[in-house]
Amino acid sequence: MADFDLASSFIPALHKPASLLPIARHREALLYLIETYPVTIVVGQTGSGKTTQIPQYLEQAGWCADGKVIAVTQPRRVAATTVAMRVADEVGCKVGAEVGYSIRFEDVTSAATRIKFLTDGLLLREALVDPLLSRYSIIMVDEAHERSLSTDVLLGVLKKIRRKRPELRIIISSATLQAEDLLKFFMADADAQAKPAASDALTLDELIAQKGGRTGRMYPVDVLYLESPAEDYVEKAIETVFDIHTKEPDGDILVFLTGREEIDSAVQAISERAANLHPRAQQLMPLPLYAGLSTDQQMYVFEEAPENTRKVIFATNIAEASVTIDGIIYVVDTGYVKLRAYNPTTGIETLTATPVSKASAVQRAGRAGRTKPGKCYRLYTESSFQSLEEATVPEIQRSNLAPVILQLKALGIDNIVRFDFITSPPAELVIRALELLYSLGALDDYAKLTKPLGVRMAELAVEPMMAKTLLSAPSFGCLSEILTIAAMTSVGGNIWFQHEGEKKRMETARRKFAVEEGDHLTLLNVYQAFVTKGRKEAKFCHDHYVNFKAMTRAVSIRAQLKRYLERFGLNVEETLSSNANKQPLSVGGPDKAEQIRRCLTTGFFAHAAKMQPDGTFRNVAGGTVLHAHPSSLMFNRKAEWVIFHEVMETGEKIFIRDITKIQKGWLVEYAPEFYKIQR
DNA sequence: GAGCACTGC
Repeated sequence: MADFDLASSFIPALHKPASLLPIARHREALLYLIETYPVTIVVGQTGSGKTTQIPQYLEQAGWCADGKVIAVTQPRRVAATTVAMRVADEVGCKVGAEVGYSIRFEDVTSAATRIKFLTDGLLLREALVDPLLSRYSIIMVDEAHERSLSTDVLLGVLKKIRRKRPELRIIISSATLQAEDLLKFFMADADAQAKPAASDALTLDELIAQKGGRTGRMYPVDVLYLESPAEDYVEKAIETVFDIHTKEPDGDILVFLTGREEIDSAVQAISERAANLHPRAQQLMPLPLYAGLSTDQQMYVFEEAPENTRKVIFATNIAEASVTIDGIIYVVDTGYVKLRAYNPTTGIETLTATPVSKASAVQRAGRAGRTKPGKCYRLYTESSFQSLEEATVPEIQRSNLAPVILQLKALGIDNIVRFDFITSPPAELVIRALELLYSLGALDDYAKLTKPLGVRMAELAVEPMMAKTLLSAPSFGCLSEILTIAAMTSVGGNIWFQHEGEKKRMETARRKFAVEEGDHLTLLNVYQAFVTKGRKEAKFCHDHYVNFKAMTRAVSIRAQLKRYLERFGLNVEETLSSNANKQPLSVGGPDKAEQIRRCLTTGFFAHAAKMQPDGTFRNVAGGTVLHAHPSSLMFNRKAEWVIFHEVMETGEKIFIRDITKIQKGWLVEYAPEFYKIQR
């Protein structure tokens, strides 16, 4: 993955003799705690060495006897791979030998592996096969304070496993602000009632405080507030950047904004206004940083600025935890972040700019103190800061829970309401998810996983609606095509490349793949052209304005999904070769196209809409106005009934993406109960 | 004729 290159830029920050790391002084105490207590909570900042050192101490202390393995989970792929490389380097082995990592599509471990870094999502998958995670003597959950969906599910599952495996040791690592919740969660264990609750888990920070130690490796950061609120935080941020530039000593600036639009306009404003700086004065170099940029574009932020130039990086939340840039002395925090939330009543996701939490603001400020003492300019008042939420609402309380519940059911956890979540999801989210899973046929009348449909849906690494579509495909004779469509819709990120100022040509290129029936068949067309005419090469992508990274990922996902299906005993008859010599417009003839559209309806019937004379759509209930996203072929085409992959509300409008024409009658044909209930 | 923060299997 390209993200990988990005990560290599911040490895040097971790390179510090292991003996100098703050954690080294606590080695014996740590080993004692872990030996004595089933759960240990470690509080420490990035750079304390907890992630790299603790697994090595444990391995040396004999926790890998009898071939057992130490697992260390990370919320992100990049972290799992880079930390594994760092530790392998320290141990003096090759990655994949005693120290390895495992992430989706990449298993770099062997029979010799004793310390294994992996994403928390992947460890949950392992639990499907080995419910007690019995090959691990120790499981360390890193960055638990981030409270990602899979971290939360994993913590609940681990608490359950603990009761059946008293010898298992669990280590949770977290930032200070959230450590207490984690402590309470593991202390309030019914199983521990015989022991004094307080001894069931201990935090390291108390211990370190007693010894006068400091877990983090941070320099002090001066925090400054506005005296009165800013009207336009983007404009205020730009002004603040110029203030810093003209009044403060050398050092790069990091500005937190919410999205691409704001960032692009801020970068442009800085370029324009910087022209007024004295030609011999220090110059300003504005740089954007957000996930939608290509790897090459992202790499600029790590390069040293030219002489007599100060870098100012305008970034989304990607710079809060995922990407670390050295040399930042000044942070400008606008106090907002775009957060996703799921409305269980409408089933629509929203993406809106929201005030950050205190924990986020603290984390952002900390980005200024990695190299030397820094300053953080909060573009809000101190009293606004005081009224912020302590922590960001965990994902589990604001997500579509259908995938989570399907996964829990597959892990044998039937009573979702009584499952011990570290933070319980709202009942409405759980009910909505159960209803969807029931309507898809994954759950029966008793909310039990159906066999084989529900069980198989849980195993497929795609969301439930697409999983259902995939498993319906054999009966429509279009499994090969649906496999491709499932892979293409789950790549995440744009299939089409965004060239600066070449929109027209991109549109023309895109139209060459367009299929009358809609976006899904168009995606199928692009994929087929890529693997046949394009021979999976970058040149084809460049010529056709297609994103090579996304296409490569689609190839991997497709292969993985195909392996799952074959494991179920479903035969995937590849139809690709028969199309190889045809023009891209062919997707196997009109009959095949109809079978594909029917098949999609079996999974996406809940995502149906009807076009209005004005070109907008209404949902089936009729109350919600939906707009075709401009990236869809249906943006300016006529249709009657359609199904869509995704719906999201941004700003004033609700957009639907990946849209395909269907016939109204198919809805009732494939989801009779669902449409009975609706009326 | 307008635009999706971030992450994961």
